[in-house]
Amino acid sequence: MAKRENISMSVIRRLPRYYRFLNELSSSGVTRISSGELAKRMGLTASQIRQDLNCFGGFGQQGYGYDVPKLFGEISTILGVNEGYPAVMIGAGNLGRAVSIYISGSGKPRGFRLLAMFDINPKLIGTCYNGVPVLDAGDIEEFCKENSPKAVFLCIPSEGTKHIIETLYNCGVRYFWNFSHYDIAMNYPDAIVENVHLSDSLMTLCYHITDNENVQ
Amino acid sequence: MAKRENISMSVIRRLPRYYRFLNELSSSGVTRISSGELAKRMGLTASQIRQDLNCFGGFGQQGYGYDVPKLFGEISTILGVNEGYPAVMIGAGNLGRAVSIYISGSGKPRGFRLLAMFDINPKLIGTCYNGVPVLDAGDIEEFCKENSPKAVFLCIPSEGTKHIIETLYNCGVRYFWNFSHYDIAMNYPDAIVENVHLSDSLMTLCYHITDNENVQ
DNA sequence: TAGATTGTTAATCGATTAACAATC
DNA sequence: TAGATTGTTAATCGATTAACAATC
Repeated sequence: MAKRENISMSVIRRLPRYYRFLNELSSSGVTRISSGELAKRMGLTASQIRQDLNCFGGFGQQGYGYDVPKLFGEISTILGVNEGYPAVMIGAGNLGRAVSIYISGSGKPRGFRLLAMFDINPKLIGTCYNGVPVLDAGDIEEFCKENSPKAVFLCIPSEGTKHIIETLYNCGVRYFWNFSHYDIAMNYPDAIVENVHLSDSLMTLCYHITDNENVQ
Repeated sequence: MAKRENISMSVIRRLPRYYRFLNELSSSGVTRISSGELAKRMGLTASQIRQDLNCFGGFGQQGYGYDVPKLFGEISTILGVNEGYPAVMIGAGNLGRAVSIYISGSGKPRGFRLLAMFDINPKLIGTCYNGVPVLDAGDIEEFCKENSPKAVFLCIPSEGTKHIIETLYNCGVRYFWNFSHYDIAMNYPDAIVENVHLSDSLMTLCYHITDNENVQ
């Protein structure tokens, strides 16, 4: 792990995609690939791939290309996909349960180990999903102080978010995966927030339809 | 609706966010705002806001600013948020049900009208979520030929996706909201695809943790 | 060695920001 | 009118692509 200085978000956001493609290549027995061939498969330019990878180190070999399993390992390490960072989920509704499958239930490592889910619904409290217990939302603070989760996944409506984030932040949590519209980053500048705005994504699709309908 | 030519994706992706902020401002009775004030609230520059809006027309007034309800209306129209495009959901599991709430159950218009959900699970077939019936996945083709959905929301694991997309494409569907990793755009160049890669998003968060842990 | 392909520097392209004349 | 703020052009910044020397 060589250089690494001011890696741009554009590069960082491509890493999981490299990870996926290299995982597949590696699994299907490909041992070696050139930037040109990988570019063709991923729909990128060879230049971009070499630039991206060189942010983290010289993983290739001139005249040969890249060793697929080795490169896959490097990117796994860069991402920290096998670290199993302790995390908790806030909200055990449909979204929370769906998302929990992405972490615990898919069989693939995603970097996190889900310790518990929290909800206010008495019908859910005490149940289990993918081996993860659903606990009472009132016990979040106590739980966090005991278990020090590194990250929190917020799968609740925006309304309830403000207060819960305050609690979590005060317990030392600094990493948030946020499905709500509450703007964490604006209120907690030192928090690192990855937002998933499903409605924004859907409205982008809507724009394209509207745009095309009016053109022709 | 004036100009509009080659609007960049960067601008398009900011539209839903403008929509959200203007909706809130409008709801809370703000009738007028300057690009500077809006910029401050949204964490953008005034320049960018004026540039963005001017892609679609001159919605402001020199010396005054922007009329909030009017601008909100303009952006609603640009996005087509009230069009209610007919759509179907493939997959009625946790993810499909969670996402269906974003469309039908939230009370806010998202541009689409969900006609039906499809699943292969006999326990789900025949049930209803938010007033949307869950139908047998085997009937997708027939349903599409009769109801001509404009868009399809794919909330199923990657494995099953390939065949279903082929069917949908042959029924004339060209707009896809895709939660799977199957690369629709690569295989159907004239399809318009909005991808949501939840695992990529999560792994980006993971990267930040790994990065910070190693720095200090 | 000759061929291939990287790592890296330079050129291009696009997006953001700054500046300012137009004008309400 | 004077002040404010837009619409738009020009300058800057960053990201992508192209080129090529280094080297396996």
